[in-house]
Amino acid sequence: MARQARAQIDELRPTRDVILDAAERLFAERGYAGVSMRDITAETGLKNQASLYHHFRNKRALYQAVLARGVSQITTLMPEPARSMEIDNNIDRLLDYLGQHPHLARLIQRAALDDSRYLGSTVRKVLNPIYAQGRQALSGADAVWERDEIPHLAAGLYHLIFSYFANAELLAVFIDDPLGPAAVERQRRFLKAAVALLLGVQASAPARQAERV
Amino acid sequence: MARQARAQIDELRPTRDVILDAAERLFAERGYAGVSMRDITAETGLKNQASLYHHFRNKRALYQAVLARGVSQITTLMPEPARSMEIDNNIDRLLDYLGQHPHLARLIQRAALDDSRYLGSTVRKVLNPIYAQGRQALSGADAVWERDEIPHLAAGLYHLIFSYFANAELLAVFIDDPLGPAAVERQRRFLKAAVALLLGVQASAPARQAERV
Amino acid sequence: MARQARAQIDELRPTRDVILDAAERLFAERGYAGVSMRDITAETGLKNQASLYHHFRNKRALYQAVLARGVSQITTLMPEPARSMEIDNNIDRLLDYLGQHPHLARLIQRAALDDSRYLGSTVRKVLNPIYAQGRQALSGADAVWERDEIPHLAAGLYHLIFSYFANAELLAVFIDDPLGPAAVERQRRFLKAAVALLLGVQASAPARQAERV
Amino acid sequence: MARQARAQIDELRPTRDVILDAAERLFAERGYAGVSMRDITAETGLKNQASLYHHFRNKRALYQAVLARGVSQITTLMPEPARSMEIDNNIDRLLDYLGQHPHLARLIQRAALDDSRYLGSTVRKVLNPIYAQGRQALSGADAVWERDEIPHLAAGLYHLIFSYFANAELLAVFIDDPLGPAAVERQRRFLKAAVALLLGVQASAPARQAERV
DNA sequence: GATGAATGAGGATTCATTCAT
DNA sequence: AATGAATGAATCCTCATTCAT
Repeated sequence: MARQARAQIDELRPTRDVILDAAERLFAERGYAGVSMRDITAETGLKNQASLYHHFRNKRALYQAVLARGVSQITTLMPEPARSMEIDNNIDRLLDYLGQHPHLARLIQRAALDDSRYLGSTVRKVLNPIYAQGRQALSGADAVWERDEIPHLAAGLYHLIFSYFANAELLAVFIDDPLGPAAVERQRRFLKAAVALLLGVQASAPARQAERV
Repeated sequence: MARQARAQIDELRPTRDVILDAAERLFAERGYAGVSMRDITAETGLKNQASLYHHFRNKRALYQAVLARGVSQITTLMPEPARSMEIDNNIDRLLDYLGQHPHLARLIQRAALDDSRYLGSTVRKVLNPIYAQGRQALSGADAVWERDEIPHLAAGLYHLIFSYFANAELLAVFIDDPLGPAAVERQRRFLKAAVALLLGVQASAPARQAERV
Repeated sequence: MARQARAQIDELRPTRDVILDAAERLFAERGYAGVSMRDITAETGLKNQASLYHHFRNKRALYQAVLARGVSQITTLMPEPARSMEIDNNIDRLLDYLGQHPHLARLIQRAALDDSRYLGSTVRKVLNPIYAQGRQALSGADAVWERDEIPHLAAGLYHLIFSYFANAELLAVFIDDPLGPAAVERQRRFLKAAVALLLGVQASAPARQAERV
Repeated sequence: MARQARAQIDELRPTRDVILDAAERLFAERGYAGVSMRDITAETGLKNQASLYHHFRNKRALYQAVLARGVSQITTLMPEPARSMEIDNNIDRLLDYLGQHPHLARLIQRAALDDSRYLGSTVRKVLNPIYAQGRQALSGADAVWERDEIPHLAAGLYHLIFSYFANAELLAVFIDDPLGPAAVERQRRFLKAAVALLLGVQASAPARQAERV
């Protein structure tokens, strides 16, 4: 993942946003407990941790703000009902975005793991929209799946999409440069085909056969 | 998820294993940085943190031991090449195990996220077998997929299987009691069907149609 | 103790006085070190600590202003030489005032404790008048006491009067509602009798005997 | 007040006691909020604040331990019922002790001020014995006082005795070296006479008259 | 093999204060 | 006159680790 330039305070961006950016990167990389307010301060370019507290009541509040922003960015990418015609569009949009912001996938996957038992259900509140939207989008998939399987399908698709980016670093073991354009393109191809198969959209299969020839 | 009894030192198990058990639970729940040696000491029933150092050189070493043990438990569950006949067996074995040790899925997903940049490639070393085995198992799936898509497929299947358990708590939002027997059974049904679709195993589809009637 | 309404900035009182009021209450309750500028800001109704510095150079200066004002209120209550006739008047005036401003007694007792070693002799300077006035008032008590005992007597009377109010909360253990009218009246009776005994004013004793009948 | 030598860790005293001693001195001098764990560490001779937490759960717990110890030292000095014959003994014992440990008087007076509203009623619990014992000791004083005045008398005597030492530094303004032997002796004389007057013990008055001649 | 004690470094958070607006 | 923002230093407390017993 390309190391983004350290956010500079002297830019014209509001300090609050600079903090959010820095915190987002760090929380995504090391998780809530793995990041100290000192780390965030340094990454921000601010000179003193006290400044953070001027903008966020405490570490938890900062984390939640980061999460809320990150999640809202994601949810706006998947607003449309998944009519077969538009599914590919949704996937395209998601992949485009996650390909460029892979740390967001990490951030969210971490949040999902930390939920409830550890960080309290505030995380759940903020992650709900993502799952919920996916589930709703699949409400018409009962050609292939039984009604009570739909939620499992929704979860599955969600994981299929996000985990690739969240675990990209690790996948480098057998996928060359997983976040590079070639690999992302391959993942896009794979994903579209996989979704088509899972949703029983016949049109795709022949298309793929054609492609292969 | 059934709350396992806190590991007691006074049991007959070797202290080293008691520590590993306690640490595994905690690391799975809160991640490496979210767990302190004191936490582990308490969960273990030992009275002093110094005791831990008698069995493990330091926190990192303990973590790696936990990880290695957890991963080896998983890898022994997926040893067989995925000939169509045996895929269902592999899935069954995995689901049976993960359904009873869902924190293992969390532990491993956390380790994947923490890799490289944060915890050093030791994690990678220990997680490699899981991905690798999956990839090899799919070496025959080129009826549906191009060769360069196979690794993406392997990763996808892996995520499909593990993420359900890793994120079970969160899924409770729209899946009732995700770790209860009913939900796990549904997930099993879904997974087998999904895998069949993805691997192009026609046999399954009719079977499902039959089931539905 | 009647909970005074929180000082509001939007009143017509000069901000400086509003700050002094708020600070007085807080310093009395928690002592110099136990109160932060932020606390005072909040109690005042101001929105930013910086505002305080517009009216007082720093925390110390604010504290001293509070103290000076509080002490001057007290000293004006005890100006008259303690001729036997007027002692009761002095006590009455003091008790009336302290009964309604018990936190002043606390403020001053705290200041006395914090003196010199901790907060510098500024406190001493401001508290001197109180002791001094008392001592002078007793210059005629040499019917009962030797000359070198007079200062001890002065200190004793002073403590007798102030400590009741300063420690009122604690006295609630065996005095019912120590700041309520009934208890204050009893304290008044007790004090007058005690002072009469200590100053050797015979007149009072019979008076008390009469009262008791 | 004679500056006691800084407690040294390398003495044979248990560390816990060394900490209590250091904390007692500091809390007495500057109050709960005015003392930092760092201060206490330094005064103790320990090299690191973390060591304090090995012996006391937190600052509050340390403070309460200090208080409990200090109060118990005081209460063992005033155990006997105040029969006229023995009052002087009680006073003597108290004065002897407080004369040598004047900071104990400060510590307790501070605790009384900080009670309830600020530090929680734990302080009250620990201070209760002092007041209570005094009150009980006076149960026979109804020759001079009405029954409902006895508690006020008890409080008064208590304040009379303790405040002298608590405020000794300040009294230096008009009492020369208030903690020196001469002044303490004068205070003893004064106190005994005052108590005799307040308790209506006639024997003392003539004795004093004789003394004066 | 287990524990009590100690410690340097670092954790989050608050302190009093200043400056520009 | 009031405020938002920033900051150095300090707050309490916990971290992982070591050593002697």
